[in-house]
Amino acid sequence: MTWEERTHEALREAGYRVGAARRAVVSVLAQRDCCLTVPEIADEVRTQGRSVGIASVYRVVDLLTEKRLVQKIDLGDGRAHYERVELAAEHHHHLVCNECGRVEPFADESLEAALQRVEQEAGFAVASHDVLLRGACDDCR
Amino acid sequence: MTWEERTHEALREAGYRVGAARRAVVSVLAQRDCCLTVPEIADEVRTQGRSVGIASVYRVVDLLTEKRLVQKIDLGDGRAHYERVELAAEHHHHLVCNECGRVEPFADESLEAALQRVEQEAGFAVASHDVLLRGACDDCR
DNA sequence: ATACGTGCAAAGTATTTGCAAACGG
DNA sequence: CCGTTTGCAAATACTTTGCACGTAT
Repeated sequence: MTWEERTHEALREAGYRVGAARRAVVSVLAQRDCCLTVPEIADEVRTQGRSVGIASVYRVVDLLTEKRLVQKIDLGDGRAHYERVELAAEHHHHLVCNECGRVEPFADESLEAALQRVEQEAGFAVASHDVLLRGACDDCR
Repeated sequence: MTWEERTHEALREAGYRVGAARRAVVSVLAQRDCCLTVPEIADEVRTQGRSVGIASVYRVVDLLTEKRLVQKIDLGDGRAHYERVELAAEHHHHLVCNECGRVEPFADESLEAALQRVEQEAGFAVASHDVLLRGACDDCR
């Protein structure tokens, strides 16, 4: 089952209808797995010949984030980015190039282990974590 | 030497003048070491009886960030936060409460070690990193 | 004196909200 | 049908920019 199918199903099961905006946004997120901003998603929908109100895109990504079908990612540029969550996918973080803005995902077991340790010792009940590495990518270095 | 003194000196040495806006913003950042947003800094300046244009505050924090006298911090709420950088201070990260927004700093050696390892293996020339833990604080849990 | 610094106002961008019309099941 | 979803427009918030005036050195 694809992420798109799983998403439609999850929404229906939760009692949500799958209207034009939800279908269009889910379709775009299914095709592009990199970090997409809301304006980017709306543009992409329109590029595909469909139309959508920007407010609806905000509402859809909020809903999908709440249902843990997509993940909200903050790259420190003042815009929220979203990417779909694959069931089997490994947990990952991001490298951002300060020069060209290029974004690359990475995953590291020992980092996750260290984070888990910190989270247990923290006074907070930690629910999630984000790690962002910034620097210069191959091309810009 | 206090951070405020060091900052004035660093600016002068770099050929910058210390005018009203820079003095006021530096003074506020010197007093409050938590994460301050630009609007918060401007309000605080005004609370102290001085006045400052919001645009100047943006320009000052940008300059201070560039000179590494303050650190820009992204807490994922769509606003940039700034805090002063103490020479002797340990490198730290933040815990954010999803309920009340409370922010607490934390530091962990083994986490830093794990990060350092990842940064060396990364394809990027990593210059800095950010870690954000989210969850529920004592009060909200 | 004069180049740099500052404040104001306007513009730009991301995001949220109210509401009436459209529509999915 | 009928409550949910959607699009539009307006509102909000943060940030940036242009420009004329003020000021630190």
